[in-house]
Amino acid sequence: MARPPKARVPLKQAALELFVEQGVHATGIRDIAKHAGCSEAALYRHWKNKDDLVVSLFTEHLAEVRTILEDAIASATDLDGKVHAAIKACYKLYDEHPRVFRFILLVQHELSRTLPNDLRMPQDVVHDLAKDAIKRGEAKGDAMVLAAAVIGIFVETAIFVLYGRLAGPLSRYAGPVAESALRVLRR
Amino acid sequence: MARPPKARVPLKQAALELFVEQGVHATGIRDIAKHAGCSEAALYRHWKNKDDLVVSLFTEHLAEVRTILEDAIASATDLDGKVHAAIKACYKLYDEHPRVFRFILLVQHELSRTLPNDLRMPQDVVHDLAKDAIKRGEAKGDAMVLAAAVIGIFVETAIFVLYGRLAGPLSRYAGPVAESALRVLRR
Amino acid sequence: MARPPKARVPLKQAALELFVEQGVHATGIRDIAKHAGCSEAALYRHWKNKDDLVVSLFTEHLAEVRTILEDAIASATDLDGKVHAAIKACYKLYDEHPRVFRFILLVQHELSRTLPNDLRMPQDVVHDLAKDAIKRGEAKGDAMVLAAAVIGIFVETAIFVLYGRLAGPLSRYAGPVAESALRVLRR
Amino acid sequence: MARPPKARVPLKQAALELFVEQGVHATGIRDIAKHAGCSEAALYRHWKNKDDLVVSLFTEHLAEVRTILEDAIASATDLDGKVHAAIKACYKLYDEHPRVFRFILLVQHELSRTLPNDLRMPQDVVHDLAKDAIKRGEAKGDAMVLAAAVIGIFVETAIFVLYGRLAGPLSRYAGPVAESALRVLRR
DNA sequence: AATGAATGAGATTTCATTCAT
DNA sequence: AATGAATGAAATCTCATTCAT
Repeated sequence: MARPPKARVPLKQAALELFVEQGVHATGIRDIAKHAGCSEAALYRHWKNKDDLVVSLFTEHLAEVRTILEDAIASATDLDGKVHAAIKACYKLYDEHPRVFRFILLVQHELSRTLPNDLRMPQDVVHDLAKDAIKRGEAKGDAMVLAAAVIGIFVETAIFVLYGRLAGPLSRYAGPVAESALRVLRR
Repeated sequence: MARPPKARVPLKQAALELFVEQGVHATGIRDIAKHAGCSEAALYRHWKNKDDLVVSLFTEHLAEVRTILEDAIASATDLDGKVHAAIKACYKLYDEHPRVFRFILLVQHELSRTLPNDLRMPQDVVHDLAKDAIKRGEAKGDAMVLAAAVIGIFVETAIFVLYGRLAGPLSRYAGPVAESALRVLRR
Repeated sequence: MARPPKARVPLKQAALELFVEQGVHATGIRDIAKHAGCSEAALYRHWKNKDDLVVSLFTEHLAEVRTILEDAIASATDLDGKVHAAIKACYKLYDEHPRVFRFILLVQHELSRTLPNDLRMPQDVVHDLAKDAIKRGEAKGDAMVLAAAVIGIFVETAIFVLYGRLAGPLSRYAGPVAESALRVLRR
Repeated sequence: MARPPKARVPLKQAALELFVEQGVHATGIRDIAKHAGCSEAALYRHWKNKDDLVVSLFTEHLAEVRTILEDAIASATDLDGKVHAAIKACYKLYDEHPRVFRFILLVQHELSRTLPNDLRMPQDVVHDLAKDAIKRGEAKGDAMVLAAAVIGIFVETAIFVLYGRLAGPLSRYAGPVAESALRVLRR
């Protein structure tokens, strides 16, 4: 078997770290390579170019979040359980890997133009959750409007912790945030 | 007397437009100047450098939003009226000047490191609103947590419109969004 | 009679000051004008351009030094008296206007290419002094070689004070420097 | 292994040459790169920026001069021999590499603000020589004042040759200059 | 295979000078 | 008359990427 690529993981970690600390554009290939302890050219062995690295980091972490979300939702049977589980699971991820969340926040708007349209996003998962709840009579209203509200409550609370407006860890707000979300969903 | 400044306003308009269309980093001084119909060097008479322009655009527009918010809140006496007025006023601004909102969205996280700490933000206004409502018995809970939720509902709905998940204009969601916010605030 | 030009003297002072503090190239027209309290365009009313200002500052101050030197030399009759008087007068000027000396030092080599050949320099005055002393039997050797040595002793001592290797004021070294110069001149 | 650096030496040579011919500020990165036969960007792999190149050229060549001086002084036992040897060695360097000397002359005053304080300069070497001579009874006076005089005689003679006031090569003045220096040192 | 030197293209910024008011 | 806004040209520097070793 071929030897495993040695520089891939360090490069990803270094990139995430520096992107979050300095911004994507302010971080050069040189920085990343130095931080990862390898050469600049090594990056091109694993990704086509810098943009490719950024996009792939984004989609990978987004998929991770989406999966966690989907698993949490599948783990409960009623809306109440699903919402609590979903928010708890995501906030746990955030507390364990705060950089991931910050990175997604930082690049989402900039990448929104470039991303493939068929990419399933966390927003889609929440939208489906709302649709399902409405169909089952657990929620009322326009599914997309409700999804926006729920995601907004969820995300902005995380942002408040990120910027120190709320004291961390974020997990401590999982309960109240879920309750707020449910109050919006139910009628 | 010296000739009156002629390039300042066109430069600001061109910058806002291009930043929103292409992203801040993808927009060069050259683009801005060409769009504004003046030389690249003209920019440096009015702002120290590109960053300075970005920050000054951001803070100016943020102050505008904040003022609109404050005025709307002052225009009503009870929580219900304040929330409806505030959201309606901001969504109106959004529909009339969508670029302003998009620009703020685009750069907020990247600028968060650079901004002066004493800058009063819309978040502070909403926080005060929540504190006040709690004191007057119109709302219950932690003011900052509530503020996060309200802002989240408000912002994410706008983002959903921005990206076409929800059909515009945004103003049509002012009522439902206000209702959701109030449901979170009240207990 | 026309009103006297108002900005000329402040501009010269500001230029000298800034050239000495930051270097000629690091000092821009903007700096000079701001320091002088007038507009950038005002400079062009008095000098053709920046280079013209630099050269004219240099030649004016050089002529000043040359005149002081000539007067001092003319004030005494024998070599001993001339040398003592010349060094004393120049070092006094230095202590009173240290910037002038530093400015000459700073730009002399850079201007050496541009200056008119027929410009009478302090070096020429000292050369004439040496020639004269030799003719009168007060000194022996090659006049130009002696002039170089005398000027070197004089200038380097000033530089040592300028950079703090020797404690100022420079005038205190006038006697010893003159004695050293005379020891070289006489045989 | 990576390709070996190919542009470093040509860049240094080109820079020295052009700095001396046109002045440091009149010489652009573009000139240097073109002269060195490489790209402008190559310079930035070896030096942080243009200033860094200038400073590093200066300190390297200054160290070279200082070493030659120290070796020459160490090669003789009495003051007379040391002074003759030192001046002869330096003037030989000058005749063989006139650019080095001219470069040091050109930038010394402009760099004086930037240089590290602990940098041992030729002036320090001569100062030590004077101190030692005084201690051994071969010279009398203040060591620093004497050092200034000796250096002045030495440098100004070189400048006179540089500007054509004295006919070259400089080496021909080594004897007389040493004699003048010794006349100042001894009492 | 892996390095890091070299590069071309372009970015931002600075500057002395001109010019409309 | 005097200003300072505007400019064109050039300067320095950065960057992602390629390539010789």
